[in-house]
Formats: sequence, C-alpha cells, structure tokens
Amino acid sequence: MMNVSTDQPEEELSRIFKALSTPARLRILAAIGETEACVCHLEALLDLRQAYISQQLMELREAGLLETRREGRYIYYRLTKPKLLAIFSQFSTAFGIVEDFQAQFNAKPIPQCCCPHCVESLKTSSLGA
Amino acid sequence: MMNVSTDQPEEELSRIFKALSTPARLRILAAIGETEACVCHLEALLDLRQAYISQQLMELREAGLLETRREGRYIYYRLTKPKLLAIFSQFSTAFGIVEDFQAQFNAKPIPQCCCPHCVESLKTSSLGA
DNA sequence: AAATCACATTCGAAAACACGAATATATAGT
DNA sequence: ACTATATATTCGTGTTTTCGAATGTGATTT
Repeated sequence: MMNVSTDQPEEELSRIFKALSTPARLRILAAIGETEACVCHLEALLDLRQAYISQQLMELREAGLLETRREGRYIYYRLTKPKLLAIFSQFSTAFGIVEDFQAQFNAKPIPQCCCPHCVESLKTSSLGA
Repeated sequence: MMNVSTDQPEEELSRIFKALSTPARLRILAAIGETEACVCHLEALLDLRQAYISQQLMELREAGLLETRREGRYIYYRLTKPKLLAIFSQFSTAFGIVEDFQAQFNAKPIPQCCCPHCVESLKTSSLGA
C-alpha cells in the first residue's frame, strides 16, 4: 500500500503529512522515539485506550512510518525512518513551537506497563538502587 | 488563529501537517517556492480553478505557512518560512519519493499568466532572444 | 460611474474521517 | 482444552473536509 509509485510525488508526500496530521499520532510517534514500543507501553504512557492506539498505529503503518516486530504476544513498533524525529525538530524550531517536543516522552520504562522491556528495566533499576 | 500557544506543541504541529496533507496544497507551496506568486500565476501554472486556489491559499495562510502582500489588484503569496522547502526535500529523500519534487515548478514566468512579474519577464526575454 | 479584473467568500452536498463500542484473533499459561 | 493477555478489526455514527457553483469585494480602467 505504500509507494505504489504510480502516484505523483505530491500525492505520496501528502499521504505522509496526513498521517502526521493529528495530535494523537504525533504523540505516539514521539513516544516511540528511537526505540521500539509495544501497544501496552503506549497505552500506559499516553493514557489512551488500547483499541484507539491500535487504530492510529495501523494508519501510521499504512503510511509507511512504522514497522512492527512480533515477540510472543507483544508487538513492537518502531519508526521506519528514525530521521523523522529530526524533521519534527526542524518543523518545531522553524515555526517556533517548542525546542524539542519529543523530549517530554523519552522512552523511559513505566511501572504501569507490563511488557518485558519495562519489567526488565524496572527490575534492574530497583536492584541498582 | 495561529500559535495561540494555549495549545500543546503536538496540536500546533499537527495543524501544520494537516495543512500539508493534500496534493493540491503541496503543489501550490512548491509552485510558490522561494519567490512570490499571485493567484493568477498559480492558476495558469497548476491548471486549477481560481476559487479553489483561493480556498487552499486561505487554509495555508491560516496555518501560518503563507503571508501576503497586495500590489494593486494583485495579491502576492510567499512562504513565511522558506525553510519549508528544504524540509520537503528531506521528507522526499528520507522516504524515497523523489529527489526534488519542487523542481518541476521552479517559478518560471508563464505566458498564460497576466501578472506584472510574468509580463515583465516575458517581455525582456523575448527582447533578448 | 460603469465595466473589468484579480481575488475572496459563502453555501451546500458528497465524501472522508474520527473514535467509541463491541468483537475477533493470536499467543501463552494452566 | 480453557483462560488470560496483547493486540487487531469491524461497525456505526457524529463530525469534518472537500470542492464545485455561485456570489461578493476591492482595485483599476475607460
């Protein structure tokens, strides 16, 4: 579905921008950041319903912005082009929105999340402390 | 209407992306490029109806992407942030869309256009030839 | 001042989208 | 096999967007 290439460049570009045209999807992308994240992680971090997140993730995936990897019952999402975050920064600074709006997330493990990533991180960090 | 600043950064960003989410608006922005263009110029260059172009220009202006300047009965539009074009290029290359999709326009004067810019350019170029 | 030109605005209907609710699926544990 | 868990999908509806058609407005010309 992505880059059928029978399309004009402006059509392909506009599809990407459209995927980026809602606050929720931007928050999801920023929350994923340079790492990968499962749905439950995003659910806990962003305080959004599971089905809703899944829907948004699907749209982002169809726009070619996300890739997935399954591990057991968890499905991890990551940016196909991590460069995307840098481009966000450019937009933000160019339009004077905020220095680094992605910073507010910065993929830390969170206690409300159940995925191996978070559980592992929390375990070792409590050991270290 | 732009940058009310009571808004979250992702809301402001998403508004910009939304403005960029249709092929027509992208074509208009690319056609304006680093110069300025009047509506009649865009009309001739892009083969779109006048009212339609005006509508799209308004949306782009409300999103803070365009500024205007009136000169007699002509109204010239220009990008508020010329950087925008560079960001387009980054998207295009990052997602393998096209090297420089803006190149196809590259604000040349066109005979179908009546604005002083075009008329002047065509006059001098035919003299030179 | 009437006509013309460049452009803006309003209106409305069709299409697209957003998103909550419910349900389905796939994997894992017991 | 049954249950629980993580995630996906479908469906319906209220809202938004899109874009053509018609009309309005401000500047210029004659």
